[in-house]
Amino acid sequence: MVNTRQFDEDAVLEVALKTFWQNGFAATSMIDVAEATGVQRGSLYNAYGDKERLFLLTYERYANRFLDSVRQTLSNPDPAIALTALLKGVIASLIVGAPSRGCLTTKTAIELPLAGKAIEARVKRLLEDLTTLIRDALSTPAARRKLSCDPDIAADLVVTFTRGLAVIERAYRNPQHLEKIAQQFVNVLVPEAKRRR
Amino acid sequence: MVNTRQFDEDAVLEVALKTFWQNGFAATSMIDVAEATGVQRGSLYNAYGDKERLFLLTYERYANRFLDSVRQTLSNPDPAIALTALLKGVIASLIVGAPSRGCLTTKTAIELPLAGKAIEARVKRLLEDLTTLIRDALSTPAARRKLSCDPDIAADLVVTFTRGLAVIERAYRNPQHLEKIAQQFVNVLVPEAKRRR
DNA sequence: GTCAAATTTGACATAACTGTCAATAATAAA
DNA sequence: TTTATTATTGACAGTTATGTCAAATTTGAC
Repeated sequence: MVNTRQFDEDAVLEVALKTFWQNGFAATSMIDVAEATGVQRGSLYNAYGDKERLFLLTYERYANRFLDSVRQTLSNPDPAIALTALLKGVIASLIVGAPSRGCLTTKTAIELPLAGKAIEARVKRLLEDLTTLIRDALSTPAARRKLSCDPDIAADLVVTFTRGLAVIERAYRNPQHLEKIAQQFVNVLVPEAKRRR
Repeated sequence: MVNTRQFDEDAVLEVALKTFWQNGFAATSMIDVAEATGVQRGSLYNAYGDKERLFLLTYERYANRFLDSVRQTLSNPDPAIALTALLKGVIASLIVGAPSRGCLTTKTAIELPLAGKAIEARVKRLLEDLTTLIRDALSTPAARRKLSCDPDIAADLVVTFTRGLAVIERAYRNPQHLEKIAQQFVNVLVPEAKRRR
């Protein structure tokens, strides 16, 4: 390489992620990203081709980070504890920033199919990975005994519920409300009667 | 009134609703609405002022229709039957049109707060009305006996879950998957053990 | 039929956005 | 230090959008 990039690529992708996360893919312009990062629009096009490719690059960071966080929260063998930690983590992710940014995956999913095939495939993959993580975590014999349904089913329900939380967050902007319904959801999935088995 | 509107206002609002429903508030232009309805853009501005007011007018139709449908599905005193019917109705609403349009409320909620205060308030009201309808339907003694949680809690969970369904619909576009997880959700809320009480 | 008031129409002003490109600047490697 | 290659910069073309407005048209009421 003869001349090197004059901006800190890591820092720029980080700021670009926050920008997309805040306003969503469609509502974020390259001008927004350029202003937020301090990098000229032309440089962004030179480095990343177009808005979609830049988005996919920033989403990659977001997705990996999110799944890592989920993996950690699911480490406890008790499904009630694991699911509570998972949902707390998801809610924490929904309400970061001031004003809070909500869920980038959900924002992007809702923009489908307008956002295009590549983005659609990427979002789908994240949801599938999330489902797999949860299903695996709930598939131990100890977890099965405490759940009110099969782990496969529970995983689908939890994923769907997290998407619901993301929507409710946008409408009400009330972290306590989110925490409350999340806890109640765990109580239904892991009923009191089965907790001590 | 000296000169009357030359277009069928009811038909225009109906088509405008479908247009907003398909692409969401932000991604729908007045040009889109004008082309879909066959009414000139200038006439739309003359009649409705601006895009936001036109949207709110069409959303009103959508919301009333949606809540009427929910009311009907919840009429059965058995909570498992009522909730199954409710979720089937919601899913039916998500997948109407070709290609399916998803959920206008969820699309709009996800666009908040960019869509503005008036739209935010309207969406919130629909969610509150929906919650109230479900809570009331589940608050009978017969229903309470069969539910795995309090009616208030169940209502919040169901509303959140329907929002999740709307997101999952966008990502997977698989009505059967939606039906499956919806039924499983009902099974968790109304456990087999309590069905025959 | 006339008229007053509303609607329709098409043009206009303004703004924002995406992507491209030629000219300029920068730099790793020889 | 030179050079080949890449990055940066700012202008440009093309597109799309919102909202406004004056002129033309329409029509219910008298």
